[in-house]
Amino acid sequence: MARYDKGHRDTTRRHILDVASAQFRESGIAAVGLAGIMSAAGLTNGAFYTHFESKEDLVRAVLLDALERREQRHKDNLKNGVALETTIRDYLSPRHRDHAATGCPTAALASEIARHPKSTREAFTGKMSDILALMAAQMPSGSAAERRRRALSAYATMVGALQLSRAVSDRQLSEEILENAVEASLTLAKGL
Amino acid sequence: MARYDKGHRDTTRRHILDVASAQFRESGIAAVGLAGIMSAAGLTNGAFYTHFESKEDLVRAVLLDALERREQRHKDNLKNGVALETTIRDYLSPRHRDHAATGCPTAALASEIARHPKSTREAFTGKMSDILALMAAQMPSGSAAERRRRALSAYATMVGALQLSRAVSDRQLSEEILENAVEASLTLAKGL
DNA sequence: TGTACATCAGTGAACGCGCGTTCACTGATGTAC
DNA sequence: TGTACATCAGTGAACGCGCGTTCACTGATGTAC
Repeated sequence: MARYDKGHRDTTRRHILDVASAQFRESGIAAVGLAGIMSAAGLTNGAFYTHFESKEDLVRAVLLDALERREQRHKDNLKNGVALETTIRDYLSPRHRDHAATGCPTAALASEIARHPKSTREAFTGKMSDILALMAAQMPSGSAAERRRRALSAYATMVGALQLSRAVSDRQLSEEILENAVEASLTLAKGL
Repeated sequence: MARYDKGHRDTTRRHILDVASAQFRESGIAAVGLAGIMSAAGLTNGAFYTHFESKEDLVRAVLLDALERREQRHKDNLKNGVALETTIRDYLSPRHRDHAATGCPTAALASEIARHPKSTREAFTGKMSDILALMAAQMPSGSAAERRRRALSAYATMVGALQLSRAVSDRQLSEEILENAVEASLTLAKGL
């Protein structure tokens, strides 16, 4: 037995990544400090730099990881024949609105990502494109180009609506935004 | 003549508000410091608190002001008979994408607003509702309820698409998002 | 008319605090000879 | 087999810096008597 089990390092890195991923989506990247992440992960300050080069390196890793997980979910949905409508209704649900920490990183962080270095934006762009391609495959009809257009439209609507539903202080308006966006997204996806 | 002209105080407050408004939309609220705002406004640190109670007070004032200005623009558009399509095309233009500092505060700050205190979210919600009502009035057809639904849908799509176009590192994809969202927003506004 | 005080808008230094990052060190294990 | 050294995954204190906020003070003007 080593002082640390084989694979301990990878487990620790994963753990830091998970904690950071949740905190970033919950509170925003700029508002979350490394000390808070590390102590929530049960480690001390200094250990951070044996796993990541910098905060920006962590941000990139978090985005790649969180988007990959969502991509995997889309793949599962596709394989299991989950209806597009279910995907959309889940995305635009009060549950998703109220649990940003485990939700879509695009909706939680898009405006912040826009202000990060190119390397971070590139990491985001690549994974987001993959998700877009999977959404296009889930579209009910149309040529490849049409499916892509519909996926893009529906995605923009879903991301925008989820954010508005979170920003608004009026519960009723928040729900109206979500419900209305379900219909709008379905309309765009079906391509009337 | 007083040491400061009559109305000097109001002018100074306006100036701080304008500087903060631009900086918040450009860099995000959390990433902008009061010292930077005040020095950009040509004043020293301490003067801030003769105009605002706290940073949060400034955030509220900025949101109210920036949204009021956009509301005024919508009113002018309505009075001057500017076509809905023009409003949408301006919103989803590369120009708007590349000038966040003078652009829509909702697209720039929505996800951050969601994490601010209730009083701030209430300020946002009230003004956003007014803008929504004006957008509804600009819809080309339908009952009052239909117009409202269309305005909500189009607004969510526009906000989401503008953010995505800013976050993405690929120029071509960014333009594709904007152009596609113009069609989607028009479709939703016309209510097919 | 002269003088004492109040007011206004702002200065600029300082407060405590948390930030991202660095670094000397630890202590258990693995490896070389 | 024994010992010297290397490695690994961390610890925890410290670095300089900027944050939001406070406060004693300034200096020009207005006001009271």
